[in-house]
Formats: sequence, C-alpha cells, structure tokens
Amino acid sequence: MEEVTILDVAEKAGVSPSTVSRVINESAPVANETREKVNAAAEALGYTPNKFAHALRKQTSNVFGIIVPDISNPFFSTLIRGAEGKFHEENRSVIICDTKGETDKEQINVEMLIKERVDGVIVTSAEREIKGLSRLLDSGIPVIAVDRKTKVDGIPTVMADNEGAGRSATEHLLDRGCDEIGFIRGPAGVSTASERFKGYRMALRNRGLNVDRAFVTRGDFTFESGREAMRRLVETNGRGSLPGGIVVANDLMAVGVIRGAEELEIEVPTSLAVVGFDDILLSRLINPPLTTVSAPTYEMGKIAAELTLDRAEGGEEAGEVEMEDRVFETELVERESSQYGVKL
Amino acid sequence: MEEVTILDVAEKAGVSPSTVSRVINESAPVANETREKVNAAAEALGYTPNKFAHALRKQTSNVFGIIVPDISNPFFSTLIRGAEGKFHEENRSVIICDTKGETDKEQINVEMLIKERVDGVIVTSAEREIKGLSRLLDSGIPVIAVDRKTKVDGIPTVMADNEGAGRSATEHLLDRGCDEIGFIRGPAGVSTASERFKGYRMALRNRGLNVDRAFVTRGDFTFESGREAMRRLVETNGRGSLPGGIVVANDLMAVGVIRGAEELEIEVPTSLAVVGFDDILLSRLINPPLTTVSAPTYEMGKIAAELTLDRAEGGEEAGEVEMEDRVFETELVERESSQYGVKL
DNA sequence: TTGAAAGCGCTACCAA
DNA sequence: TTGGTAGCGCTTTCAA
Repeated sequence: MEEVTILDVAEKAGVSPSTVSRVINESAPVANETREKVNAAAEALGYTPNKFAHALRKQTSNVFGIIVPDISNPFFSTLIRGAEGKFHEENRSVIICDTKGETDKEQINVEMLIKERVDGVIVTSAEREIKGLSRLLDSGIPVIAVDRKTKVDGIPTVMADNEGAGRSATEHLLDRGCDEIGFIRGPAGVSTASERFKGYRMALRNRGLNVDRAFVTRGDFTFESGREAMRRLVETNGRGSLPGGIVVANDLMAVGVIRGAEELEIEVPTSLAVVGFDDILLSRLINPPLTTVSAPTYEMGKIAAELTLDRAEGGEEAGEVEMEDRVFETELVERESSQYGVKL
Repeated sequence: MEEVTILDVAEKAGVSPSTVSRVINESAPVANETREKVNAAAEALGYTPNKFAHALRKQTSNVFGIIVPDISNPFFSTLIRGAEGKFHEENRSVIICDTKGETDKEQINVEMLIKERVDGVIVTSAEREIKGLSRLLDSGIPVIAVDRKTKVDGIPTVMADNEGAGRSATEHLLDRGCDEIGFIRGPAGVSTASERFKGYRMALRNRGLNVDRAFVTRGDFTFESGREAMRRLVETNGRGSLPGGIVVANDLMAVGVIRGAEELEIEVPTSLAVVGFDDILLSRLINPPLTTVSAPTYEMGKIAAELTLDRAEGGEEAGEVEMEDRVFETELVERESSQYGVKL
C-alpha cells in the first residue's frame, strides 16, 4: 500500500506541496485555475490526507470523547445520538466510552482519551467526582458534564430541571388523589436522582405534608433494584399501610416497581400509582403504560456537543471564560400507571 | 501548553531519544538501570507519548471502528460492549458509528473511518451490500461483518445460526399445538431476517405443512411495524381465521405484535402464541413475557473484535488468508407468550 | 499568488 | 546495549 502524499499531488499538478495544502484546507487564497488543477490531480490519484501528519502539525485531533455509564441504557444512547449527530455535522469523529458504571473503567477510559488526544470530552459520570475529570482538565482537554453536577470547578453542565421534574411528578400524584406518596431514590451521589428527590420533598412540603421515611428507599437505577425496592416497602410497612403512590427516580426502576407490585398482587394503578422519569421506550410498552417525566435528551446531547466544540475552538483561553450551565425544562407524560383508584 | 517530548525525557535521563523510545515501546532490550532512569524521568515530567507522531511513523492508528444501524437497539449495544471490551483489553480505542439505518449515513461513516485511518472495522450493515465495504477494503482496512451476510468477498462473518433459530421457534409453536403459524418478516435484504424465515419454512415443510402466504407479512424491525403487521394480518384474514401462532423476526416487532393483538382484543397467548428473536431486556418485562430465541450477542461481539485484531496484525498478507466464518448456536428461551391455549 | 524549507514528535536504521 | 540521524506527511513562515 504505497500512500499517495501531498507531494504526489503537487508533482502531478505541477505545483508545490504548499499550494496543494492551501487548496485542500482552503487555508489561503489560490488562483482558480491552480485550484482546479490541484483538485483534479488529487481526485485522479485518490488522495486522502494523512490524518496523523496533519494532527502532528496542528496539535489537534478533531476527535471528541463521550463517556457514559451505560450505552445500552436508552437515555444515554439517545444522548449520544444527539451529540454524535452534531459532531459529525461538524466533521469531527467521536469515541464513545462505556464505563459500565465502574469507577476504574472510567479512569481507564479517561486515560485512553488523553492518549488519543481528543479535543474535548462530554462526561456523564456515575460518580459525583471523578479523578479523571481533573486529569482531563490538567491535560488541557475541555470537559462538559451532562445530566450530572460535578464537584470540579470550571466544568459547564447541561442538565434537565430535575428538581422541577420531581416536583411535578409528585404534584401529579397528589392531584390524582394520593395522600401518601413514597419515593424510590437513585444511587447515592448521583445528582440527577437526589434533585428529583428534593423536588418530591418540596412538593409535599408545599401541600403541608411530611415525608414519611418508611416510604422512602433506594435503588441503583436498574430494573431489578426497583423490584426489590417494592418488596422492601411491603416488608417494612406491611401490605395494609402502603402509600397510594410512588415516585421512582427513573423509568427502569419504575418498571421494576410495577412488576414487583404485580407479583405481590398489588394492583397498579388501582391501589398503587407509579410515576417515573426519562420516558424510555419501554415505558410506553409495558402494562400499564408508565406515567413519566421526560427531558429533551437528544437536544441535550446536541447542546453538550456544541458547548464542547466552542470550548475546543476557544483554545487556551477558553478555559478561563465562565460558561453558564444550561438547564432544560421537563415535561410530564401522563399514562395509565398514575390513574390512582381507577380499575383498568 | 508546552508538550513534553521524548527529547525532554532523554535529556533528563541523560540518554538518547532512541533509548527512551525503546523503553517506552519495549521494542528492544535495554539495560535495567537505564530503563529505570528513563521511566523515572518520564514519570517526573508527566510524559505522554504523542500519538500522532507515533502513528505517522508506524502507519497505524490503533483505533478500530464499529458500524451499527442503531446504537439504542439493545442487541447492538450488547454486541458493541462485547467488542469494545476486547479492544480495550488490547489497548485499542474504538470509534462507534450509528448509521440510523440510513445508507448515506453509512457511507459518511465509512469515509470518516478511512479518514481516521482505523486499523479495522466491524460492520453490521443495514443493507446486504454497502459500497462502503469495498471502499474500506480498497483502503487496505480489514473488515469483519457481524450478524449479516455480505455480498462482498473476503469479508469474514460472525453470525448466529439464524436458520436453526427460525426452525426451533417454529417447532416450538408446533409442539405447543399451533397447527397454523404465521411469520412477520424483517426488512428485505437483511440476511438475519431472511434466514429466520427460511428456518420457519423448513420447520413447516418437515412436518408436511405448507406456508400460507396470507399469514406472512413484513415489518422493519421496529415496534411500530410489528403492531401494524398484526393489524394487517387481521384485515387480510379476518379475525376468525388467524393462525394460532406467529413467529416474528425480532423481539421489538414481536412486542408490537403482542400490543397490536391486545388492542384488537385477541388474547395472547390464549388464542395467539407469539415467539420472537434476540431476547432483549424488554422481552422479559412485558406482559405476557415473550418467548424468544437468544444468541450469545456479547460473545459474538468479542469474537468479532478478535478476528478484526488478527486481521489487522496480519498486515498486508492477511487479506489473502481465507478466514472461515463463525456461526454461533442459539437457544430457545421459553416464556408465557407461546403458551398457546393457556389462559393466564 | 506561489515556492522553498524548517520542523511537529517519533521510530528505526546504521554504526559504535 | 546505546547514540546519531533521516524522514514519516503535513503546515506554515518567509521570501519572491
């Protein structure tokens, strides 16, 4: 495989390599006639610019990284699509990293992205604080956080209004006639989950209600953990004194709660109303369909990509510029799982 | 950001750049003492090898590509995880491309991977024949196809035994007492789907049954298309003369079929048994749980990565070596959707 | 508007 | 076992 270089093109076109470079990158004015000669020669030879030589000179890879905890989670794959779409539009490549929720895998991925000299990274960390984030920043790579607050300074964040989401989910159940409402929290340290919880508390307080600790428990965002949480609630409280509604920190767990309830012969939504967050495909398809709060996930991915591109192009000084965080409004999607008291 | 180069390390360690290179790449024997000096210097300076310079010399990127039609499809995300895991184990980076099932997006992705000079590509094309594949091959990039047969020569394939899967799904329904069985086919030109269909025909023939054309229709692998296929079946045949069982070319459509049947007040599985393929998470969670045929998807991704690495390392001549395709056995996962005649 | 030439950081050949 | 050095393919300054 002999590589066709810029020299070959130059020779064939009867010009200098510099001119070829200028034509290809449109980096300086070139006489029309010359340009055409060069383009013809490049075409004829099937010339593909050597990315490495280019990158070596320009000190930029035109590659961006996206780190998510679970690529098979529909929420993240949608986010990725949004971001990837934007990057590709701008002719940048993307490396997607799946940390499988493991902190050390996260660390490894960060090192790989540094090795690849990516121009920027979008992160959705499993943890609130990754060492990796500072590593990235120290290497001069801009970082944008999505859907999670970070403890590291200088990282702009793209978020949904999770607190508002938690509030509207809870108010919805209140409005449907539930007077006692439980909450299944997400993993400790995940801001998305804790803010939804905060919204829940706020909604209750606004109506003069208290949070009953016995109705609150935790899961880890998986289906299975939702089902277990449901069982735990029944064990703790007894079948007789369950809350009428439960707000669950994400859809996957909410589906688990519904299945768990079903197994325990508790009817959803007749005697237990359930609301989740995310509006994943599954939520429309299960029985009863899940009421949920949705965020513009695709859009959020896109905006995150835009911010990252901005920062990357800003170069050196961009790090200093304070960027404000973006917060997206959420929307309640009403389905049957929240029709408390209704016999389907 | 002044970059720390191999020269800086060499100076600090009091050796030549060549020696530093040898230590870092373990490409030639170096005295223990020297190695330690070099490592210490590199550590102290926080040296990160310049990927581009390396790649420019070695003519290899250590990056691999994976092209799938839909990253949010659980089947593909599992496949990706399997492959990515292997690549990362071997210290290679991965670029994942989502073609969204569009042919031109596929083309664009191929061009991007060529631009990135990846060392190899795993492809799951939406179409049976992509121009992109030959482009890749022509650029000297090894290609491995997964889950799809290709028409292009010289591309090893990693596949599930889809014909066997189609046969066992059909036989299962036959054994459960269905004497008439329909089939919802996948998109034209997707070998996975057409082989499952072939297995279905074979199973019927083996029992001396014929395929009733009125019971066969097509979808495009989405939930919605499954639901529509169900409606079409009812329109074509009338409610009275539907088959007792339907084999559906993938799980997502099968779930659509179940929902469609439900909407038309046809009871699954009491009066209609349904079987799908893939065993995605959703299949366990819907009601009734879907009987399906599963393939070792994660494992397939891993093997595909291994084949790709082999080819990439083989270099020039590897293209010539005939590689045999790998076919993986599938397994019937029996759940309630196929319990024909049973009232749940 | 164009060309000549230096050099990005690294590897590998040749020599010692 | 180590060092010197050419050159991978490209961009960019300087000069014409």
